[in-house]
Amino acid sequence: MYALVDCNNFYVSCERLFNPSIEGKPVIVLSNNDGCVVARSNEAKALGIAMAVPAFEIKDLIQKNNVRVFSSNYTLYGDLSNRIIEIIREESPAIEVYSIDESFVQLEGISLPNRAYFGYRLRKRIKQWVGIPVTVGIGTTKTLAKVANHIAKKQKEWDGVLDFSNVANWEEILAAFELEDIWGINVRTARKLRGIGIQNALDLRNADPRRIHDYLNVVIARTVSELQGYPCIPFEQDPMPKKNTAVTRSFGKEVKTLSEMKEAVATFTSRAGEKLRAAKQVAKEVTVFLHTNPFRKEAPQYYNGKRVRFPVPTNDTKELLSFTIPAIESIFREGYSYKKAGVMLWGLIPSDSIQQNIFDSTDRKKAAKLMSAFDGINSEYGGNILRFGVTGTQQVWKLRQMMKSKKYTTRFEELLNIKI
DNA sequence: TCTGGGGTCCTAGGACCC
DNA sequence: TCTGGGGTCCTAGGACCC
Repeated sequence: MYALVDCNNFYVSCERLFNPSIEGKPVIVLSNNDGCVVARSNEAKALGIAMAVPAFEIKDLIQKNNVRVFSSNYTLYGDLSNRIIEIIREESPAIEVYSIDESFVQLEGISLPNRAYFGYRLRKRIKQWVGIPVTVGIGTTKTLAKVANHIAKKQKEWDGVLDFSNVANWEEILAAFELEDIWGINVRTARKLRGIGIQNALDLRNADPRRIHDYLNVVIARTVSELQGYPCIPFEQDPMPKKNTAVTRSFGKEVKTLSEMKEAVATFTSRAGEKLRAAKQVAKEVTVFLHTNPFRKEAPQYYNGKRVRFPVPTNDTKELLSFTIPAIESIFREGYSYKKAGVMLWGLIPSDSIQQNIFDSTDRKKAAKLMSAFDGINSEYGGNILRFGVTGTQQVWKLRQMMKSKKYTTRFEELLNIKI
């Protein structure tokens, strides 16, 4: 048995926590660069604001309905997420953290009447201790727990907890469940399924997995089995180490010069190195890419990337930069307005299992000590007090974040002020 | 004027091996 | 006139997730 604990409109709920005046009002949170809608309050959903629409397309709607708009504040959301995970971990036999706002719980040893109680208790505790509302869906597979969660979110009568293994009219419920709302099924796949006569979740549950495998693929075939109650998707208590990692950004202001582009790529490289070192990993290869704005059809377009293999896997920022800077120089072309660039690292392995290269003459022990001091100082003094010179001082290309709330929980200077 | 960021898994096809 | 069989590994691209 699995439970899926999912925060309700997570980013919006985080914003409301320190700003109760927006309770009951339409609220949206935008993606990086204030581009698209990534979270909506129920009131905003009711206005017809869709997920992932560009903010500029709904400007009138926002103004007319006085929708409160926020830039994303990942420092705040990440911190609140950690607090919630801590509570779930304390209360549960086993937890798999699935995303910033979702965790699966394995309900080993919790019998039927106690499963819903487990859900209500967890929900109450998270609301009381952190202040974020969550919904709990329970089922015999992760996919069914997802289904249950989805229903409990939409139908208020469940009071935020639904044990799908304990409902009599499950066939009726699945028949009313849209294909697109099933975990792992997108509009494209849903269209294909309708093409072979499968209209809803009940039809899919009743399909033959082998036939689905032949018509579509093994991923959807597994979904069918999961809907039938046969677990196919493993529960992963210990997160698998990452295989790739990336740092990419759209620019707040389009970049036209090589010197600005180098600043940006150096900044992304530096951040990528920090991520590797924090995970105690090294990378075998790097890709650097840049491109113009594909939405500006009339402007000249250019997309390019360069992939380089390191002589020895590394997580040393100085060494990473010695590859990413020449790479960006080699693909940069004058005469274009660049919208986005990034650094992607491939072939991540544990930093203590590096295959040495007999032609390598670098003093890696010394370099590692330097990076460790670098990270230590930055973590103690906050932000990026120590930086590499190539990352620049102006950074005019930086993200647009016009409506960002404060780091209420992680910076003393940004604590909430209360007037009495 | 304005359109995010960071991942995973699967499959097909090419290159190469004995 | 005639040229095998059975593998693995790698990569790019597609599809999907939050």
